[in-house]
Amino acid sequence: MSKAKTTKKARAAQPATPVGSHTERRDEAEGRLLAAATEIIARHGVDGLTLGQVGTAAGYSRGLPAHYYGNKTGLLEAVAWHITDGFANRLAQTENFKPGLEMLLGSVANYLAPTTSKGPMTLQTVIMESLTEPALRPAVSKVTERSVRRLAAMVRTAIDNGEIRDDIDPEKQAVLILGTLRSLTLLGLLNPKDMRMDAIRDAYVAGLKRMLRRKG
Amino acid sequence: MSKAKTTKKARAAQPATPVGSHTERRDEAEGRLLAAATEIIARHGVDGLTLGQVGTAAGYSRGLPAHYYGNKTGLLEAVAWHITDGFANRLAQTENFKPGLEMLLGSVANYLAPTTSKGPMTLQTVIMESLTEPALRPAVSKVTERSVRRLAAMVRTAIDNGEIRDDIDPEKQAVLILGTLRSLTLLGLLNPKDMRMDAIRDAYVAGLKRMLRRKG
Amino acid sequence: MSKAKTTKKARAAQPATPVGSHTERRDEAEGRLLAAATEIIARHGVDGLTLGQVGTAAGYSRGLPAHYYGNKTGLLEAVAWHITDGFANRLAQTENFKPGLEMLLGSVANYLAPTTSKGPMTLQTVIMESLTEPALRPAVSKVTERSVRRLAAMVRTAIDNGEIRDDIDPEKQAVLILGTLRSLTLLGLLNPKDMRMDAIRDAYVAGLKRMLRRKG
Amino acid sequence: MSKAKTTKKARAAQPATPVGSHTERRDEAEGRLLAAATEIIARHGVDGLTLGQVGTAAGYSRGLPAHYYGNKTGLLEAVAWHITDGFANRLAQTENFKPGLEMLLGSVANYLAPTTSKGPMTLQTVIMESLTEPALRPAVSKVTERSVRRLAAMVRTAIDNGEIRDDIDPEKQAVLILGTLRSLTLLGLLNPKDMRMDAIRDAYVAGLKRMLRRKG
DNA sequence: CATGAATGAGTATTCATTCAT
DNA sequence: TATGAATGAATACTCATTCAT
Repeated sequence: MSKAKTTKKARAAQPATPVGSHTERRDEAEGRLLAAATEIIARHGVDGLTLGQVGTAAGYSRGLPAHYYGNKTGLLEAVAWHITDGFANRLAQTENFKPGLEMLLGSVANYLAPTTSKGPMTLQTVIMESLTEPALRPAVSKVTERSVRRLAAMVRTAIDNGEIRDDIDPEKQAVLILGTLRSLTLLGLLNPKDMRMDAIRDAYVAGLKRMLRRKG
Repeated sequence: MSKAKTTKKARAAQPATPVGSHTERRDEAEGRLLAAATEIIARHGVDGLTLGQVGTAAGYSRGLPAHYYGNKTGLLEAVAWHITDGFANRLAQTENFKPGLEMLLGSVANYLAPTTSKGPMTLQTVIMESLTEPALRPAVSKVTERSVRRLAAMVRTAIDNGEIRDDIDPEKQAVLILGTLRSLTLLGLLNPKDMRMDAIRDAYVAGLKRMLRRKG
Repeated sequence: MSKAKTTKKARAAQPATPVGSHTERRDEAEGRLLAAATEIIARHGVDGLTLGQVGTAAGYSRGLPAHYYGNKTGLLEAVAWHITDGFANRLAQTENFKPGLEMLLGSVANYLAPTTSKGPMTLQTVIMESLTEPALRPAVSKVTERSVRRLAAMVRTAIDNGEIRDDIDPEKQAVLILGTLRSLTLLGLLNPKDMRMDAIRDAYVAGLKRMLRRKG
Repeated sequence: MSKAKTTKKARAAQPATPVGSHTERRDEAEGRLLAAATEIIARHGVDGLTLGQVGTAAGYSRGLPAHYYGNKTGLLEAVAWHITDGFANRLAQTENFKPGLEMLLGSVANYLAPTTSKGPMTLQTVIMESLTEPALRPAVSKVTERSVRRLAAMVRTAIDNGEIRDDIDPEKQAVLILGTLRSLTLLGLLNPKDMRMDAIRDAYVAGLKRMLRRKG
């Protein structure tokens, strides 16, 4: 697929005037490349991604991505790690929240808030690709684990704070929350008009709160 | 991707001894073809699917899929509709449950029960593909809508039965449930060992019950 | 290597107007393709051979060789077999000789006679390539074995005829003869002017005769 | 070919701690580079050799070979001359033999003795490559001429000694002998198990002796 | 002297697609 | 109706080569 589609013209970015030491240039180039790849994957999917396209879109030559990452899988791995690492993980934007339940609910709301970042979409796509490309598994697993761990910690704090029921398993709950967040993101991408995602988001937060609530 | 992977041997099925009228043969062939395609997509993804492979795996010639469906997108559309129509939607296996909350929770448990069917996997894959292939949208949307409608009906019945809170919006709740079900399926496919999906499933059902519970 | 050399223009043969049944067309095409490949290998070596070039030179599309033989190694194997099988093995052109010593010496002289056939050169080249490409080994081994067997039979007949010494091991002698024939062919290709190959050929035949001669 | 083969890891040698004057370091580096190239050609063929690999295997940077030799052909030329010059030609290991027939037969036996040196293999490969790469011709010709000259001298001495027939042409005979030696080496590399090369070697030496023998 | 960043040309390979049988 | 021959476009990947540090 995606082969016979449109002629990809991959509008080149600024031609990246070479400056700085070898290391600087390398870092600069990697950053641009990964950003371009993230963008393209979000728009055209993994199979709609072309190594040449990535290089061109980043303002470099067609051959550079292969030169750096060896092959397409290598690039995808790098993208996955990049999203995990450098990319401002939305669950991490929690500076303004009080640790515990507030931070948990705030993070969830944040995650579901509309955004222009291509990260979530790309992540979804790479996750799906990992089903068929075993080499991507480690990177993908790590992203998931990290997110689960982060959410679980919030749940645990909320329990410790006495804000939510204490018969909840933080890890399992974190998995459920992450799963829901991801699938809602996907639904939002699929069906932008018919479903009002904001209403659904509110319903989710409300339900979550209710479910976590202490008995009394 | 998925191109340079394994030597595709597409073990041919029984060579399809021609019997019956033209129409019968055609139907028989279409059925085989679509089943083969479903299987292959589940294993290798949409891009790992080749027309020739589908024909061979179904016990026919390399050229038959193109002959029937014109092109690859045509085949994929057919697959999507096939899944929508014939695929034993697990949410539909509700014969044994009492309408209302019991049926809702039973359906959820059913959906999450381990299965060997390739349907869920293929469905996930086709859904993702529809992000980049507009032609698949209608079929994909229909599956989602149908599932949401079915779940919403159960929620509504449960409300009418007085089994759950009445301040719940059946539609939104249905979307949330479906999303969670799908994402848990995906997690199960991704991470078969580390997470005990059965425990998570139980946690989900328990939490769902709690969230829906009437106040008093 | 051979990459940066000359722009390969692979002058296309007659564009192969499609006629005949599927089988006929296929056979015709295979024949043309293998002939073209043989020619090209002789001239540019295995690495100077391009799949596209072969297709074009044979009067077909660039993609046909890969379509038939899967990959370059597959094509080379086919070439090796083709040379062995169909290609008029020069050792076999023995119709006019009396079985035994005469046929042996005649075959040797034949083999060393100047020729326009690209077979010997191509064979040498493919043999060398097999050192690095294990997949070619079986085909290459078979060619050698067949030639050795044929020569050994002649030696044996000559012994039975009482024309040559009977303490000669036919197999080993055949290996030696074949080796010398091949290396003289190679030398002839390498050094066309300085060494008078015809004189060397005569010297070889004379020496061989002397070595085989019965004591008395 | 040989491109898609194994992941080239080119195990780097000791990182070459810089010592000595510029000239010394240059010589040291050249020696390492050529040795590495010889090794690689023997194993992967000329086309399986990459400049980067040579540099790395020699313990230097990827770019050094190009820095020294300008381009790949330049490196190959240097390798060819290196083999010609420094490579311990097995025909030259004659210290222990009496000049004449004994030395001739001894040299032949030496040449055919099993060895672990990569020299012969590389030599064969470079000879073949010279068929398509004219720049390699001079170096290749020189090896051949030198070997022929050396063998011819031995033959001549044997004639002068009255050890062998005097109607033998030393030059032509030398060409025949060298050709046989080379082709037997090649056969040995190709077919290490099935043919007992030692027996064939003995048969060759015996036959050679018989052929050279004076009439009486 | 030596490294390594970056380019870009070249080729194998895969397949959807068309068309004759 | 069904097969399979043949095309040709598209892309991953490799590396020699150039050039700045």
